[in-house]
Amino acid sequence: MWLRYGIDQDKTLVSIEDVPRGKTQLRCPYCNGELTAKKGKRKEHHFAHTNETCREVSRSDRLLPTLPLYDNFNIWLTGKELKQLKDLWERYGVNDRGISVKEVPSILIREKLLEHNPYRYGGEYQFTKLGKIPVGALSLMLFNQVQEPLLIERLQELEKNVQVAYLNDSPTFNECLRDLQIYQAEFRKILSNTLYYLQIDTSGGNTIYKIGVTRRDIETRVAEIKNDLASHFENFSIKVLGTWPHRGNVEKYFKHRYSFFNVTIIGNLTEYYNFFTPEDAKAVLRDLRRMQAKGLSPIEVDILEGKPSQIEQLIADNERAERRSQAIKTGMERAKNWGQNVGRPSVSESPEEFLGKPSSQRIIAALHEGLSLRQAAEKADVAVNTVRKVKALLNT
DNA sequence: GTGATAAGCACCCCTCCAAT
DNA sequence: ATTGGAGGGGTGCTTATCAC
Repeated sequence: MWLRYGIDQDKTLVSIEDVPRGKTQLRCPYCNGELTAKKGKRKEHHFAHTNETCREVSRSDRLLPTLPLYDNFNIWLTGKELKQLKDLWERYGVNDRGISVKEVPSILIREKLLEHNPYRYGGEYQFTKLGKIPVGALSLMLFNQVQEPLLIERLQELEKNVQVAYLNDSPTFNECLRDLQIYQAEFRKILSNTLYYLQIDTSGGNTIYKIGVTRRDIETRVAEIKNDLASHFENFSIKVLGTWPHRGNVEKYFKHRYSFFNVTIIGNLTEYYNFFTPEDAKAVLRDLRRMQAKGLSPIEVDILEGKPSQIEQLIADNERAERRSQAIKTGMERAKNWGQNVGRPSVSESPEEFLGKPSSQRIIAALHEGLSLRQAAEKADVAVNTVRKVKALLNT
């Protein structure tokens, strides 16, 4: 798993997409080591440590925080299990036929990719919504339904980790906090992206389609695409078939689901699709249009605005209080060194003032009755030592 | 003005000791 | 067993200053 974020001097996360390739001024969020941006043509763009990779990033038993079902649709299956699943899909799922118990690997049930349905004809097992995702069979609308709760669930899990690590003063606190912040940044990115789908008609009578995401307005993006395509087509027109704000999460799944129709025009222009029949093209567009407009939940609004989570707010408040406390302490220390009196000034009550107090008067009365110190203290509702003090002053 | 720290002080609670 | 004396530890109020 690649590291996709570094931190700048202001301690804010910076995405690999926002820096040029080569050595950077950014630091590793986990170990503070220097980072080099690796932005080549073959591998996914990522940061590498300029020197030695730190333990937190290189640890193989630990995954960097990633959005569930965002760019890995094999879920957690091994190659063999994935093959079994695809095989079952080909033989049963495609035709919506039930799968008999003999054919069902228990791991696929445990992971909720297949489920039991006693009303089915033939076999009593069928694909779940989740199970259809690895084979790209789930509609875009249902994909959203499956992914959205998982996104929130994972966010809350990471917040919980931070909270536990913070309260226990755990050595993994920094790691947990970075995990959360990276996840928030990724979450924010998909929410702030608008999914768009374009139809491109060329003068040769060909029609191709393009899926993509942008954070800018669609006109700007279309102008840019026009520019890209100008070197490959002489005459063409672009029609925006739809835009779906806050649906950046769908882009990768779309590519996964429709990879069969994917065509590469040239070089890096890879997000284009060519359908063999008009029906195919219509089905894809229908699939997209069945997605309702994305309404943001309060949690998603907070993420989109970059608002810190409750636990981060608490940590920030505590840190601010600590800084202030230190500032006050040093200020008072400095004042003391200047000869300034710090603290309560030593002024003492005169014996007359003390004896004049109502409580002292009550004590004197009790003592005159011949009561013991404890009895007098009890009667005057004061401490034994106060009675003693009064008595001592009376005797001077 | 608010909230924090420093220091003095009164007070409380408790223990120990010795005298009664 | 009761009482007075001495003193340590802890709490909380008071009064001061400091940073923001």
